[in-house]
Amino acid sequence: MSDSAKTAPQTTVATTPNAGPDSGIPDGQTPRMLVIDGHSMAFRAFYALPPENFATDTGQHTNAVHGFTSMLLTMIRQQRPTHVVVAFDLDTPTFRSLEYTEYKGGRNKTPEEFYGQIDLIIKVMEAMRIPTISVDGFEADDIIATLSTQGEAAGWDVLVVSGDRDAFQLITDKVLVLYPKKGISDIPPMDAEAVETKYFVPPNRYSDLAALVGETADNLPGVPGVGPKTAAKWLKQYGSLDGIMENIDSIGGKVGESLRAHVDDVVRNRRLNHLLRDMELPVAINDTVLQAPDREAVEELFDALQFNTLRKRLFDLFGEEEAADDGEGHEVPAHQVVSDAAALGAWLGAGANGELAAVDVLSEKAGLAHEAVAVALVRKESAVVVDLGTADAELETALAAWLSSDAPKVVHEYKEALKALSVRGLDLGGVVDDTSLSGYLIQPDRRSYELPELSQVHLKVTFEAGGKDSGQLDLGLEGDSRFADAVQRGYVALLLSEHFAPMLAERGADGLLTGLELPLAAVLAQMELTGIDISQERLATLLSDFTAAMNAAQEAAFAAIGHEVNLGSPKQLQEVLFEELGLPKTKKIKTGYTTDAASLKALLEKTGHEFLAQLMAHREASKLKQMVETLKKSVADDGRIHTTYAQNVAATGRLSSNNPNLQNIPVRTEEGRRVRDIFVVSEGYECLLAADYSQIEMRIMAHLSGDAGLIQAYAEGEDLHRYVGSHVFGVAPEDVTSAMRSKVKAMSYGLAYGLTSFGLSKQLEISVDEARTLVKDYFDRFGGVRDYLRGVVEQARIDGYTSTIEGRRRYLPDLASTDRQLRELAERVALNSPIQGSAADIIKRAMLGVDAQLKAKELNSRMLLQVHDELILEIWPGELDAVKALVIEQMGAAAQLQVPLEVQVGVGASWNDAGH
DNA sequence: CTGTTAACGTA
DNA sequence: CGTACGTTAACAGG
Repeated sequence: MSDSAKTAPQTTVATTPNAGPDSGIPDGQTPRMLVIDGHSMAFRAFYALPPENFATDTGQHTNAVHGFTSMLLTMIRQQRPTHVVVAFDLDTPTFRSLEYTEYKGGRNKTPEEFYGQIDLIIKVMEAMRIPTISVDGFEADDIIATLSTQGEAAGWDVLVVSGDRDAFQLITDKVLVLYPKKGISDIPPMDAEAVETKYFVPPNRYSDLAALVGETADNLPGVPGVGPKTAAKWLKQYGSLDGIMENIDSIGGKVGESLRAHVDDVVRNRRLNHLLRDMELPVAINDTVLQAPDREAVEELFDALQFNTLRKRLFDLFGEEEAADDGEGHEVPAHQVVSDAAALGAWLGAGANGELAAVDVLSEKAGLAHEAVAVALVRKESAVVVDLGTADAELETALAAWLSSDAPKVVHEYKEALKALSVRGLDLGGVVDDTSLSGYLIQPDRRSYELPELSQVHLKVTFEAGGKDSGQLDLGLEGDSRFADAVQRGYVALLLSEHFAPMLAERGADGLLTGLELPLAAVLAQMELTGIDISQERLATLLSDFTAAMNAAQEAAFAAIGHEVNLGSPKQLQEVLFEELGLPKTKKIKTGYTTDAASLKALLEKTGHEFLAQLMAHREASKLKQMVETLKKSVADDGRIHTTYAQNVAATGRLSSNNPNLQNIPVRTEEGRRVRDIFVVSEGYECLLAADYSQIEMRIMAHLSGDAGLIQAYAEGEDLHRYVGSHVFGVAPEDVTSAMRSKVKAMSYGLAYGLTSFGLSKQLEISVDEARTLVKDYFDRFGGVRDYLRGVVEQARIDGYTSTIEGRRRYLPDLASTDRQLRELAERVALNSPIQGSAADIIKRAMLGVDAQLKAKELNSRMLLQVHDELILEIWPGELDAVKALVIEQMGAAAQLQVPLEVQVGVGASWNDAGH
């Protein structure tokens, strides 16, 4: 990572009158001026980089700015100009467009993502102290021509950067054109020779040639039938366009006639493509001397644009080290590998009382889990490493005591550290920050919270990841560098933690961190280590059953069409269904027509084709078989499955589960539920207990909206959907039909996801008008819900974020997007996030309560799984009643809402049996 | 070998 | 044109 060392100052000798002390022009060198066509290069950059990959949190696209800046830095590095200037067109009419209204007409509309990027480029130029010029009524090309003429007259070298071929007329011995071929990296210089090779005329005749041939980019038609070769032949014969005009009647052949017929166009073209070389410019060439950038302005602007690699490149180019975070030096402390308890004690004693230390745990794969092999303890100024492989008992005891103590610690990925230490019998206490969690709370929709990334984004400091668990072969030699990496990670975590503390406080998220997420990490670590028992026999049976069903369906499907086909390939299926069998087309997707389950079902109902029935049976069986196979592969040596929960993946605050995902085990169909039968109670335990919240999202909706009707329904313990149905349809509760109930149910849940009338009509297979009426009737009766939903989006637009009941935020910059699709998605997200996120808060709180009560009551029962609104526990013999009671109590008390939180509990020998 | 798409499982 | 996830096979590109 970068440190505080500053490089030696560069030699700075001014050779031009206006060159300031910052200019880096070596004495006696010919000045070299880079003249850039701003718009042309911005467009090149825009089309070379995908806009979706370059945007700030506020939704401003920056791909053109990024590409332009990158290209500029590359050219400064390669060409080493002493002077740089950028010319821009204005939106106002020019003398050309006034004379010929079709000038540059027919061009595509400027893409929306391009808006604002020219202004940003100009700001970047200001920060870099590079002058920009634009003149009302004139084009950048004229400015460029004037500048290059002035530069040449002063005896300078000039490099014109433009994607416009008109610039070729400027080429001389002293003036070269850098013409980008494609993208922003391939920009070969064009000299006179290159122009002659390509167009068969010298640069000073290029405009003549272009007038004859025409220029599609400028919407200037040329002489039909005349290309560069013919034009060049004539120019060679008659010397110039004027020469051609004088002899126009003696030019024979069809092209000669064509020329005479279009002579007006040619004259006009020549007048328009002639560049002005004698404009009055607001900037003299001597004012364009390249200076060191305005450091502060660059920092501020690049922060806003989130240009971190460019910032580094820029400062590297100008021979300056990047400013450290806060001006302080960032220096990873040297470390000492302690070999005895006394040395560790000395280091621990040297720390100020209550001083924060980082802990980084090095681990290696041991069986299925990771086991700690070394621990780095890092403070700002010093660090030690304890190698658990060589530590004696006394040292390990001393380390264990400190690790489990209340001494404040910061960790990156606390849960992983806990697990690795736990495997070795060590505990970790006093953790006040996990930077992977605090980073998440600050910005919950990042893709990753890896240390190098957080460092780059928040500290603007780059460091290479050492590969925490990369040391597959521990040859001893690697020890030192792995230790150094651990110390570095600890140091970065320490800096990040300091950086995050005020940000968390400002967001009111510090309580969420220390009161919820950190303690939850410890609970999750234990759940992951415990895992859930698997019945190998049932698993084997299921696998063979599903395999048989899959094969049978496949055979039958082949028989139905008379040949084989890969049923798993949507592409091949499309061919069979829509071409071979000529079935009606389904919904369009990118690659043709969908073959998803809903469409197949509709097709089957319409046509009754046997192939469809078998295909659907095959889909179901193969999906289940594949899932069972995955589960089988993830059974550990202890006969159990240990999922991993991700605490910082779902932007709403939910957990996610992977390796394997135990949050998507089937439950809706009879066959699918058989998969739940393989998850069984462990030997020595009495049963599994499944406890889930009843309609938690609707209850949260009732609470947040304060809608009197909904609250009353829940208070009276009514069937919510029946109650709502009776009011929406104006019938007595007992007269609500099941069709009415399911309509209302779909709508109630849909509202929490930002459902539109269109979507509702689709789902209920009714017309949009009917759906709209349904929504209206719903809102007429439950106005609180409508007001709440409306208010959520409005408030989020004002604040820039939504909040859950525990104050967990989600930032939604796209609410301000001009892209309707993006904006409306953000609106739906704004509707859903407080509800889904609050439900996540509640069950997390409940998990802490259940865990605490199990410990307080010294029970042996344990929590195994969480599935968003459901907890699975394993019950120790004799503890069922006690655990059932405490689970209901803790889950019910996890939040104080305006409606009761109802919990349903089931027990059984398998997960399926415990379900209800 | 990598990334993307379609499909589908859960809440 | 209803949110949040993870996993898989097939496929396309390098």
